Amino acid sequence: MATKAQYVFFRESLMRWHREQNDRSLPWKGERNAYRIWLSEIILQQTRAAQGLDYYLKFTRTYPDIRSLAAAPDEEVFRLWQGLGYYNRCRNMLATARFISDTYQGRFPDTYDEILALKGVGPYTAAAIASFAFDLPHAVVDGNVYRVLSRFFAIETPVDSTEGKRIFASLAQELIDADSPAAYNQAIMDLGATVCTPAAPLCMFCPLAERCAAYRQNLTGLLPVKEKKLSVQTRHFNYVVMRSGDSVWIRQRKEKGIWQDLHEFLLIETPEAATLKQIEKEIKQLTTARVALRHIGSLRQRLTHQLILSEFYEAQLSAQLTVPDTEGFWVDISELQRFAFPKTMVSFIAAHLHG
DNA sequence: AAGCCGGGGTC
DNA sequence: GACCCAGGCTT
Repeated sequence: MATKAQYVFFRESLMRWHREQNDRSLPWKGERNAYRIWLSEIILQQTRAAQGLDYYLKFTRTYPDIRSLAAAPDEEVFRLWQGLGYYNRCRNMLATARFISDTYQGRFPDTYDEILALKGVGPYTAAAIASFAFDLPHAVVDGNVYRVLSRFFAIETPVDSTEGKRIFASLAQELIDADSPAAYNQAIMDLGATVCTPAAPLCMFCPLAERCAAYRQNLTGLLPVKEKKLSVQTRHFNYVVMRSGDSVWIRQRKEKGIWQDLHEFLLIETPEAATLKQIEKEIKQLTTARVALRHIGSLRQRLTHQLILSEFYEAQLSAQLTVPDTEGFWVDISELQRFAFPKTMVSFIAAHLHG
């Protein structure tokens, strides 16, 4: 059972360790500007610091304040976000930038409840902004915190259960150093990221090891507990790259689901792997024009929850035919760079479409 | 409460 | 190949 003394040990040892680390190697650490903190937190949701770093630099350079982001065209912002994934974040980020520009006259809200109400901002991000920008005593609970707390206190409640979320949020809030919320939040996440790592944690260098329940009972490999296991769905995409001279036909994915708002070529999804003949048959349903397909490549893309097997076909057309029931359009190949595509599509375009 | 949403690093 | 990442939204 956790005692008050353990809470004090945890808090004070963690803060002492953090003071001695003196780690300020990432540009958003120590940042006080709410806009830049918000931007970094959105970019870093479910994203490693190393992966988000270049995007953070691009966005802060291109949009130095929230009004400049709010004023930017959707397509330009999505193009800047291209390759980072979870594109809902980008859409919500834009909506929030415009909301703050319009409703708060560009001034970032400075209360926890107002921050939490913003689109794309949940409990974690609200606590991060509130503490880092405004010194408000709200404890962050992210993957790092689940790991550190579940191990130190040997909590076996699944972190992805409703009860687990409640327990860890409550515990984190009990532990926070209310005199230095920003430093405390930074400290616990740094510890999780550098010492209390998912696999092979560096317990020999951990300031909490001496009273860590998981370390003492050899349970670090079993904690934290997660109850949901993800299922990976296999999908078969058949892309038809319709070309006419130097132009190519693309469309924006408006339907809910993967890659919403990004662009793509004519897509025919089939329940199983399809042959060239089958795809040609599908094309015949769309147009009376004679379309000859040529297979030009394959792509295997492994995502967290889907395995996407793509086949690419090229169709050379004599005229820019219109595809019924779609909102696609023809664009010069040299202009493709203005539009955001899924990451693997960008590689494919670079390899196969040179005008 | 459960499902969905990208891309990449690590072991 | 499995797991995870400075989570949040939708249904």
